[in-house]
Parts: sequence; structure tokens; C-alpha cells
Amino acid sequence: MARATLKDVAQRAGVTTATVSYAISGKRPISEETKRRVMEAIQELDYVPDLNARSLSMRDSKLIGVVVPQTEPGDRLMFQNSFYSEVLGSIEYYARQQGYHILISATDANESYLTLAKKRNLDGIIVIGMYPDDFYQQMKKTQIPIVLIDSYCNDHYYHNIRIDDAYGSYLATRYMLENGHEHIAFFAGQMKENGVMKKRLLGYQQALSEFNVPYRTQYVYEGQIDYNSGIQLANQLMASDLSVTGVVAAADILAIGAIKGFYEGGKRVPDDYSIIGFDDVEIAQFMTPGLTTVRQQISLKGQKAVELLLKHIEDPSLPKQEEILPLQLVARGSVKKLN
Amino acid sequence: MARATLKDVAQRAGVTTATVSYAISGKRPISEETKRRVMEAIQELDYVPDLNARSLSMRDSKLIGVVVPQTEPGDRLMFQNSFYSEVLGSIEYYARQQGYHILISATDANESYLTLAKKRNLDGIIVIGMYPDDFYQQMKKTQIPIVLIDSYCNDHYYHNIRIDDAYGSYLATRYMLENGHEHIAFFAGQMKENGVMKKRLLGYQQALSEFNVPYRTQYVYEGQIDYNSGIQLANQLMASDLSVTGVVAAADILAIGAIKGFYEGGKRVPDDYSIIGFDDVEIAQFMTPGLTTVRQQISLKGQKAVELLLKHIEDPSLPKQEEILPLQLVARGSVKKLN
DNA sequence: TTTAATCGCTTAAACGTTTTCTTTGATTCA
DNA sequence: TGAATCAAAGAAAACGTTTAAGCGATTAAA
Repeated sequence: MARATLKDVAQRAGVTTATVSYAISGKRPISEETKRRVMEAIQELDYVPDLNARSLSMRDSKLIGVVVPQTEPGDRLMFQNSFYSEVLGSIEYYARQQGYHILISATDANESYLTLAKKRNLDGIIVIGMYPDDFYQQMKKTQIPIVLIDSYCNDHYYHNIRIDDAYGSYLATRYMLENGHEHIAFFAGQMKENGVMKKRLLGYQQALSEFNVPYRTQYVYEGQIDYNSGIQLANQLMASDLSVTGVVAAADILAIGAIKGFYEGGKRVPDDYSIIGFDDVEIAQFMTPGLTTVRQQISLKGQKAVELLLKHIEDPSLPKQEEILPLQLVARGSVKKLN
Repeated sequence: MARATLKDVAQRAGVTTATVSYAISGKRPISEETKRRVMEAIQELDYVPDLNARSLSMRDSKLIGVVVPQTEPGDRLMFQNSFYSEVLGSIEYYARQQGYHILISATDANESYLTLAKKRNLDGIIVIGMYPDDFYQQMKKTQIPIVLIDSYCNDHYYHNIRIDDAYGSYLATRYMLENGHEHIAFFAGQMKENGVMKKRLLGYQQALSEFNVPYRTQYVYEGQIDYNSGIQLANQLMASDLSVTGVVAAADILAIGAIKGFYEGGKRVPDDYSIIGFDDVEIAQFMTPGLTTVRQQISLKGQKAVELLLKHIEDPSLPKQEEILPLQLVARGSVKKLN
């Protein structure tokens, strides 16, 4: 009644385990007759190969690790950030198509990624987001293929899949300017050197300068990438005496929080404040009004990452690649035309 | 330069692999002196046990499968449903605390759950949502511990973690009634016999009858559990000549979509229509107006499921349990008081 | 003083695969 | 007819663990 093994199949088909193994994998010619008997036995015994044993012998695991940031240390529900959820879903889907499974890995005091990679024999790793320098140093030690998503780490050990963040917020800011806004605030998450947020700030600055609008540091608000932070930044803005009419948010989540913040402060979007987001997460189109935002093809990111990773796993000599995915402004109802 | 194995450690410590194994696991007494030497060797060689090999020997895997529904066949991004994302996140967190990892498993033409369970040697499975009867029949064959979340399957092979769905929508509907609404529509996902949606409809009916408000089938709208369906149902409602003032939605996602639908149709919430949701997904509180809804402790669901599953894995004789988690109405701004 | 129990470790088998050699029997060629 | 070739399948080692069984030496019990 216990589950059938190769040995059982072999016995039933009247051959040895080697023959069965080869019959299945096709790595060596097996006579039609034998192959038929083997397949029959497999059917009858409902045999499913044990991936664990296979891994031990082949020293791979058909498992890829995915590192996602925890927005706050100790935050339990990392899937809550819709952007990460969507990327994760996409990675899971494409990995599964190729016979791989994903192992989600959050930072944890009692276990490093390295340890995980070793003990589970990961075939590769996809890292979403940006981390401190020593993280990348550590990660190299795993000696396995790694693809970074949304990172500006330029260590050429790693593959990279990302967007042009500066260009994205340039698009957003330009759109605001084109709609007649001149006093435009910028809502961002934590700005680390060479990080995504910093790049997005850069695009904001570029657009302003292109339109000869002076850049004012008091228009820049820094928080975290979550809904509540959006609310807080909106409150700060309303409490100030700045004559801001438009807000460029460095993430949809921030924009959505801000809309809520404005609403609670008795202000309406887009009548009192115009706002534009970044990412185009699924919920953006269902807000009222719809959130105007810069769309990145989130699921494409996952797909590309998986493709690149698997290609590298097959061919370890693959040169390191960087792929920059397209962006596109999608206009909905959250920006008011002033001119 | 390749990774260190038990053998390497043993050699370095001048003992055999068995000794090292026992020194690590503590399943046999080992002299202090030897233990010290072993630990030293482990440090020096940066040894991490291979979970694969361990699994093969111990016939477990420290892996638990999680089955999530795909909202539509062919839909790629199953994480997009925020409710599932939150449950998943919670499961992942608590599983990891106990040294387990989760393997996400979506229905797939070329691979059944059974096959997956066998080939990856899963220690247990958590199933989120409701499935056709034969799914549960099949699942039993795995012979491993299984916990169902949000299922009304009463096969006592399975543990169950759920809420009282009927009571939840009863709470919601009663709240509408208490606020003076009499013409109340019900927006639901697909209603399968003995399914969650059917139960929620039941609660709606109960509340109506308790307030002596007649139940009218034309007030019941059936769609899918996604944002777009919410929009469509709202359109249908607006196109009808019913004098509905309030909507009880069987899921937050549906409610959010409906708000969008109303908005596009020139109607406002809560001025033209009041609406109440179900679940209290994270985004609900950040809508404008905030979505009044029935809160279930989503992350608690994941936690309880993991706890129960692991307990069962440890003690296979554990009697089957059913746990019903509490619900609570949270009032925000989407319901207007009429009386 | 003999016997039995205890301690600390080693030996070796087992888990379920894959894969390198070998072996076997049939076929071909000179 | 004998050697050489070839296809198909078998035997056995290996992957990195765990663990039952065993084995000397010391210590306790009789």
C-alpha cells in the first residue's frame, strides 16, 4: 500500500531499475517491447518518481528561491503589497510551466538566504527589490544563478530585469506639467543612495527643469511604500502653506493612501489635488476616480526573470544580461486639466 | 571548494558521520569533547545539512503544499485576489517559523495535486477555498494530513478552518436594515450548492426575514469574485427599475468593483447607493469612502491552519477538528443612514 | 571475581534515484 | 567458422543523510 518506487516498477516489468530509469528519461535506447512493459507497470502501480531522490543523484532540485523584501521588519504579511504579489504570481506561473516550483524566502533572523540555498539545493534565485550592499556580497557565495528584479546593483555577477525608473517619473511629472500644474509635490518611499526612489526623484527633477519650473526641496515628501504613509504625507502637505495643485507619487500604493488622506482632510481628487501614481497595480483602475499612473508590465517582469534564470541554469556560461522593460503613461481620472 | 558534507565534517573532527549526525541531532549522547570538535569542524567548513538527503532518509520534506483556487481557468495571476494573498502570506510566515516552507500549487492540466504531493513528498497540505466533490475524493488518496480553509466539505478525513458565512452576511444585512434600508440588493459570486456564496445568501435572507422585509429574487445578482464583475453587477442594477438603496456584497472585491461601476454610471456611494462588503481585505480601509464591511481575521486563518496542520503531522492520530473564527462588523463610510 | 549494564563511538544498511561500467546474446563480416 | 560489431539490458556505485546493530572499554552489581 505504500507508494511505488522504481524498484517496484522494475520488478513488475521484469527488468532492472536502470532500464526503467532509461525508459523514462530516454537517455539510452530501450527496445519498444521493454518500454511498453515498463510504461504498463508504471500505469498499474501509479508510479510517480521521487523528486527528492532524483535531486540527490542529479544535484539539482527544480526549485527556485524568490527573495521578497519585508516592508517593515517584523511585518508578517509581505504578500500584501500588491506589486510584489503580482510579480510573485507571475514568477510562480512561469516557473511552474517549466517544471519548477518556487520557494518564497523572507529575511529571517534565524536563517539566511545562503543557508536556505544550500539546504534546499536551490537551482537559482530571483531577488525582488533592492538590498544593502553586503547582501549582494553574501549572495554571490551561493555560486548559483541569480536574477535581480528592480535593482540598481551593477555587480556583473547578476542578471538584471528592471525599468527606467527615472524615465517613468519623468513621464508622470511631464504629464502633470502638460496639464498646467506648476506646483507639484513628489511623494516617495525611503530614498536610499542609488535606489529606485532616488531614480524616480531624478525623473521628477528632469521634467521640472525641462519645463523651466524651479525644483523646491520642500515639495519633496519622503515616507514609506505603504498606504498609511500615503495618508501621512497627504496630511503633511495639507498642513503646509504650499500652493501645491498636483502630486507625483512614486508608487500607486502611496497615491492611493494620499487620496484617502486628502479625502479625510476634506479635499477631493482631482478637484482640489491632482495625483498620479506609478506601477499600475491592479487596483489602480478600480479606484474612484481611476488612478492616472505610469504602467509597468508587472507580470512581464516575472516572466522575463524566470526565462533568464532558467536559461542561465541550463547554460552556466551565459553572459550577464540586463533587460529594461517599457513604461507607458495611462491617463484615468485623477489628474485635472488646469489649462 | 564544493560544499561540505557530513563526511567532510566527520573527517575533520576525526569521527564518523554517525557521530556527527548524533552530535547535531542530540538523539544519542555524545561526549562533550567530541561534540566540541564536531561543532568546530562545522563552523570551519561552513557546513549546512542537505535537506534533500535528510528527507530521503527520514521520508519527510519539511514542505507543505498550499492549494489556491484560480479564479478563472487560464488566469495567471492568482495572487491578485487580495484575500488569497493575505492568507498565503500568513501561512508562509507561520510555516517558516516552524522550519517549513510552502509550495504553492495551482491547478494545472499537466499535473495534479496528487502527483505533486507524491513527487515532492509533501508533509501536509492546506487547501484554500471550495472545490468539486471529486477533488476531495482524490485528495484523500495522498494519505497525508490536510487542512481545509473556507470549505464546507464535511468529509471527516479533513480538518476545517472557516467562518460562519451565513452569520457574516446576516450581520451585514442587519446593519443595512438598521440604517433604514429596505430595498437591499445582494451581490454574490458564483453560487454553488453548499458553497460559501450560498451560505452568505442565507444570512442575507435571514436578516430580511427577521426585519419582515420580503425576499425578492430579482434583488439577487450573481457574478464572479472579481472587480470587473462588481462593475457589471452595478451596471445591471442601475439599468433595472428597482428602487434599491443598499447593496450587500458577498466580498470586498465585489463591493469595490461596484463602487466603481456606480461612479461610472454617475452615481455616488453612499449618497445614491449604500454598500457593505465582506472580508475586510487591506485595501477596504483605504477606499474613499472607507468600505463598511464584515471583518474576518484573515491572517489568523492562515495561522490556525498551519498550527493545526503541524500538530497533525506530529501526531497522526489527532482527531479531526473544525474551528470557526469570529466575525465583526466594521463601520466606515459606505453606508448612509436613512432613518 | 565474575557477570551485567553503561558509555561512546563505529559499521553498515537504507532511503529512491541516476549513471558508469560490464555483460549478454545476436548479427555481421571476412 | 571465428572474430568483430552492435544493441539492449544488468550490476553496482554514488548522491548525503539517518539509524539499527554492534563492539570494545569502563563501571556497577552480584
